[in-house]
Amino acid sequence: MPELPEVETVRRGLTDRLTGVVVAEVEVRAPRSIREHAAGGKDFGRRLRGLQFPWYSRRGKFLWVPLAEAGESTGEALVMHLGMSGQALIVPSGTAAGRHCRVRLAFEGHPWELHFADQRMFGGMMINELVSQPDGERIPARVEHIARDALDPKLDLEDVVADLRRRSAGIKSLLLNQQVIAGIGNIYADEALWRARVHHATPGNRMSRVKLLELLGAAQEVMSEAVALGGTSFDAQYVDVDGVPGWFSVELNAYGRQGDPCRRCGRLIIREAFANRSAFRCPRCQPPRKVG
DNA sequence: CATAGATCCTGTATGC
DNA sequence: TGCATACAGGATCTAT
Repeated sequence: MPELPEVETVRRGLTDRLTGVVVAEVEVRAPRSIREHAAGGKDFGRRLRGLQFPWYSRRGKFLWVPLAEAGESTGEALVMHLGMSGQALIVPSGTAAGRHCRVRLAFEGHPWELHFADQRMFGGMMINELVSQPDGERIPARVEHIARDALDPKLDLEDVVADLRRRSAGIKSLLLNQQVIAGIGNIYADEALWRARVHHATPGNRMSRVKLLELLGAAQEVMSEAVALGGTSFDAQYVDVDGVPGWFSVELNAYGRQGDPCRRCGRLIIREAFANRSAFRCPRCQPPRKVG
């Protein structure tokens, strides 16, 4: 569910409210939510207890906090992915676990605790070693295969364009491919395509460099605007760390607007099947690419 | 290697 | 009301 702007909103909330805390207690209510930890939920908690959360990082939809002990990095991080329905909720200490609370973290001498809630359980947490990148950054090993973040200042748009122009897949599939550019999901892909007036099935290798730069610029623009509004809450699933929905849904031009008039030309937005989900577009502004 | 499709899971909305 | 079906913001594995 959450895409870059929603995960970034969560990251900022964690930074504001849970920087420097030391883990006191961990309760794993759903072992499935702990990924790649053969030793089990109890061991997961034991490994975290006493460790400090100095700051929060993100790449695409992956969020992590490096782990520290007495001010020194342990060389590992706690990695979190919200999947389709994950929530990182900061609640007063002692708050009863909600129906979908899968993991609970309490902190030493701190009046707030962190509840990881996840209805569909496609999300999860794991402890993962940090590895150095060529540019000097240290990121979790399980995030290494993810491309640079769409809003990372170090992102080289020309590199991304060159990659896109080498591929035959439809442009929306490519935008959603986190190994090409990280952070774009189904909502913001459709919004970027609407802004740049591009049909989702246009093969990457049939698009011009200029058009691709325009499309990537639109994606960055729409996600930046969404971050400023705390993300998109299309239904009750996405909320920030305080359980508050984001306001970007009122700004959506394509996603979820089937049957509503295009805000540019008035034609009705349509919904089409796309990769086990949906693609929304304006039939006039975003016509299929002509063959031949 | 690149791509398309199936799959993991729970909950809600819709239609008959 | 009951039941069946479709659909939901994602990542990953498999088959081709």
